[in-house]
Amino acid sequence: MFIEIQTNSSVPIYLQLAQQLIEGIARGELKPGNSLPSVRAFAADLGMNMHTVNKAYHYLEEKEFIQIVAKSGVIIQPNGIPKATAQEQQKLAEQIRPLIAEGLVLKLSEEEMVVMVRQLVQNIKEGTS
Amino acid sequence: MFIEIQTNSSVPIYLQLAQQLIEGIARGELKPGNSLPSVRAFAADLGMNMHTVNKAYHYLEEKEFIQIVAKSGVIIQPNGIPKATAQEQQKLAEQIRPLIAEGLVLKLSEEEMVVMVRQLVQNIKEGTS
DNA sequence: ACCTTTGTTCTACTTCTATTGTAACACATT
DNA sequence: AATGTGTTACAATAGAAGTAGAACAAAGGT
Repeated sequence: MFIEIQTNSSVPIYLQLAQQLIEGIARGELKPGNSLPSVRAFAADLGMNMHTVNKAYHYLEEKEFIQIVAKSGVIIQPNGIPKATAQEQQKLAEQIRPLIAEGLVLKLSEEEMVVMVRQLVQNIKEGTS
Repeated sequence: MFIEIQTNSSVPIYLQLAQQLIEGIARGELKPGNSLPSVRAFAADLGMNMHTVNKAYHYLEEKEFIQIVAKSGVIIQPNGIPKATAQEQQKLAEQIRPLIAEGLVLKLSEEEMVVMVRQLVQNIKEGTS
């Protein structure tokens, strides 16, 4: 699992880390039950503070993508991550909505945006940018 | 153009305003050349500060969706908003990407997400939630 | 039993964001 | 000339975000 952090990005470090871990899960590189590095080891590895990694972990725990076992370690949801509930899907849609609206203003057609989504799915699964 | 602001939302007021104006443009309710209220009038109307409206306007100006004519007023891009450049489309894709990745982790299929996007397009065009 | 490693917690500091407010300015429009 | 416009400046408050160091309690390995 290669992590690349852009220190000059407007996206906070902990979020970049969390998002890349999410992509790792989506890609199947991180499977249910797999353990993640300790906050200290990961932080040292990535050259960042322990709290930053910790924040990323808790972000993922809130989404129930991982389990943080106190004084033990962090693992990807061992029983597999359940399919999105209607509520989760709704929340996702709400987040995507303003971006779709912006696409419409920029005269992108529905089809073009569908293609964009399909392309993104492929890129994520392949781990390409 | 009805604006609804959720004061308890985590989305800042100025952004909510900007996003709703964007939807207004996407919906065709706000056409090229149409003028928008003055920062003072709009602020009074919406019960917010002048600077907050001003911030929303500048957010939209940065995206070149509107023109702010100093000492005169604010209008929707009079010559029409040009189609997204490759760069703009790329930027949009980058913003959508983490959300798609999250959808994948939540076991949403490519098709389900495509349906979600199509639904969003319709909702935006109809002005429904 | 001892030691290392683990996530947790507390405290702390700095920076940035968001929002509101007042006031004055320069220029269009009427 | 008066009004209305966005701009700018200065100010203040509240809160969140980001990063950081140190100590703590318990799990795990030896």
